[in-house]
Amino acid sequence: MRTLEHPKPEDFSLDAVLSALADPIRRMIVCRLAEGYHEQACLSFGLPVGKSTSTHHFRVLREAGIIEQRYQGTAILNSLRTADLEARFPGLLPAVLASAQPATP
Amino acid sequence: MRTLEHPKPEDFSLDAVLSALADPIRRMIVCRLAEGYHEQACLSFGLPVGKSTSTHHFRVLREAGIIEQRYQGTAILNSLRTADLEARFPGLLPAVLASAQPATP
DNA sequence: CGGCTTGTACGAACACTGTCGTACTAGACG
DNA sequence: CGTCTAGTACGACAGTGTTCGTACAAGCCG
Repeated sequence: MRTLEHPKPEDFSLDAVLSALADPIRRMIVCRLAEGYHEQACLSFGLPVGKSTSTHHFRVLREAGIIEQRYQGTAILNSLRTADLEARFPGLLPAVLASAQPATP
Repeated sequence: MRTLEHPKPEDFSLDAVLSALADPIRRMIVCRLAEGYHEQACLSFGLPVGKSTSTHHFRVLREAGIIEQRYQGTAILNSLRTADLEARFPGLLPAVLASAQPATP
């Protein structure tokens, strides 16, 4: 079984987290996960980019500590590291999420 | 008297704000302003970069709506647009500020 | 086994960003 | 008026980030 490296909460860098969240496509991923799209394969998000680019964005999020990825067969299940983020940067993720969805009908 | 353009709160973009805050030097500026260094000239921040680079960073912050700049003679007085930011992206700036100062002895 | 799905690796192209130095402008001050 | 200070404009440069296509690997399923 392949494994993926994840940073520990004490190694999170504000720089990496803010840079990661500054990209619209990555915010799209984070918003989907926050809305309950947990445990979905990367490609099932229907992102407006190619496969390689998708891989790239998910890796950036993982290496910043924002998401957790684990293999299930050939697919990868993604979830938000809500608790770890809240412990390290309190209020940051909720604020971004709240601001990122101005059009919630 | 020279004037500087500032975006209106309804024109703030989360993208621009997060990108602006993702840079360490710009976070340094924002933290100083938050600590009460209001009304200080740009160059008096003692940033570890040249004059042109300093100008660049202050402009990025202004164009994202994070700071307000107004001329006083040849100098520029800077201040945080705390209220405007709070209205548009509630909780975002406080969260970043709190996370950006882990070493407050 | 052979094919299908899901994701990765790698290289290339391209744009953007941060940085600097130099030359310049606007205002203050003598 | 001359000089000083604070900042801007511009061009250049290196580094980085996003994107893609193609080729490849790892598991599932028939």
